[in-house]
Amino acid sequence: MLNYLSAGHGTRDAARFSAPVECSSCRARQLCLPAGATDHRNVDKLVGRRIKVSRDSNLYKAGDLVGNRFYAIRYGSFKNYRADAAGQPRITGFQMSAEFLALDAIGLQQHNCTAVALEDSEVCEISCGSMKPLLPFFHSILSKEITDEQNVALLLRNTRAEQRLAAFLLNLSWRYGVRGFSPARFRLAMSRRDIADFLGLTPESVSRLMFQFKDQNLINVTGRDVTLVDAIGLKQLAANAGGAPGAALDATPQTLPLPRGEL
Amino acid sequence: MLNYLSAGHGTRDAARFSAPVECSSCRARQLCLPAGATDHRNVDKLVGRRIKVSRDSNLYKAGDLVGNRFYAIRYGSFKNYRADAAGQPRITGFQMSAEFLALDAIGLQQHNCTAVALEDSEVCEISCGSMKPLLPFFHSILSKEITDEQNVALLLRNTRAEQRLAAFLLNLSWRYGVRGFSPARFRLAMSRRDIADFLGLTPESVSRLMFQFKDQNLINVTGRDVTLVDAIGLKQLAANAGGAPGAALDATPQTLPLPRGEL
DNA sequence: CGCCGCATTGATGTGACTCAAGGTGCGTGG
DNA sequence: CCACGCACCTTGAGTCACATCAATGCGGCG
Repeated sequence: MLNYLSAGHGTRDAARFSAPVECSSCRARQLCLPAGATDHRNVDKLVGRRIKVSRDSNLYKAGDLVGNRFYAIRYGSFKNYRADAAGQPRITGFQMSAEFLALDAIGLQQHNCTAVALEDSEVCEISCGSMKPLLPFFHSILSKEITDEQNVALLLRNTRAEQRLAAFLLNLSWRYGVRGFSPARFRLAMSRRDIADFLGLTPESVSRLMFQFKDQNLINVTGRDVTLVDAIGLKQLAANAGGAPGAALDATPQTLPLPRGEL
Repeated sequence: MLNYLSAGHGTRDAARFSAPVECSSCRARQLCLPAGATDHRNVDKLVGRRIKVSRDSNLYKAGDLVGNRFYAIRYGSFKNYRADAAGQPRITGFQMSAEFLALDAIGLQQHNCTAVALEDSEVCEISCGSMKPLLPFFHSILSKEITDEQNVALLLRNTRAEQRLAAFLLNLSWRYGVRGFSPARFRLAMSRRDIADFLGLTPESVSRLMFQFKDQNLINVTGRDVTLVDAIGLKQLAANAGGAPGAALDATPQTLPLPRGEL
């Protein structure tokens, strides 16, 4: 059980609860929910219970009842998948600490996607009701989530596989950096297959591209360990809409600050 | 001015205000904001002013100040575009009556995308503050918007151009149907180019596919007038992940009720 | 040791983009 | 009223990126 790389086949449902911790003492404090909130009285009332989710386990499955709750990740990381038009599960995104799960299910009776831990993780359960004192903040994270999803969709319209992978790596780098980890060296929590599925490519293409980037001295890779050697070069690659279709339009050139938030 | 087909080059900023109308007497009432709300006192307090937006005009542009407001479309339709990684504007979606604009900008200082009317339209301005009495509903539409964007991303991962266009047509059909228009016959509000841009294809491909569908007796097309002849066939096409990559994964087969909400 | 899943690598096919040219409908101006 | 111009749309031939198929290497686990 628990292969070196893995997550995928035979997920389990395990979920253990852990002792309550106050938000104010949480490592993810600066990035997570009430990032700007100075009123700590409200902050610590937000969180219901904490839930440990071991690697390859589901936090929730498509079809599970929602119950007006969502989750903030304390540590660890998740992949999120749901059925595509053909009924096949496809990865819709990866989430890491201080990011949220199930924001897309708030108005719903039951979840329409499944969240699987990529490593041993822990999440905080938050009831929407408890967000009342922080409504503007709550709304902004919902809104931001919409933007993030739009960014994913934009990425996928960038036909070229190169750009997708480059943007993906840059996005991860950015997110690690913000969390205090090295933005230049990190370990991928997900398999090539997961990456490929998320980017709408094949694992073979991802593999080849990784080595292409390596040959171009943009990155270093061995297995899941990635080092960004030339982030600027990567950015140029991600931006070069090379063979991408569309492109023209009205043209009100705006610059996107590049990867922001979850992918 | 105002060519037969158009929207695209030389958009304007015109915006006229019109006399207040009560939500309770609005044509879009059943689909729009407080769909289920029985308490009409709250309903009519939601809307600030109404804004007429003529064809090819912007409701807002990327960079405009937000001001804690969003919009519900009373009649007409819009396209929404923003800069991709290369700084080129790309269409992120189309919106029609009883759908919302600027939900992605709620926490922000300024808009990061531009909304252009595809035909003469009118929108209702809604301040987030006024949503207090309808918070659960408000949250559900935000949440639903996230889901819709995920659906777009899913669609775009379905590599095959056939499926993208089929799904797009079905989605439009569904949305027209829900609004009391014929789901089988409708007129596209957007150009081939807009469709192509949105779907990550080229106008040529869209054109060819339209005729391919016609040859297969799935639809009828002349210009922008579309008739769905064999919706079931189209659905099968949209679902047949034929040459799409990925596909496998853990497999917890779930069926997606197909097109729901905005694309 | 042998199995299995993941990752890599190569050979081949094809879908969709590219480039280029021609058709069509509407608006404009003579 | 007709001719022209301009988008938009269509259609065709050639090319290339990525998927597909297939085989091998590698590491962990039973």
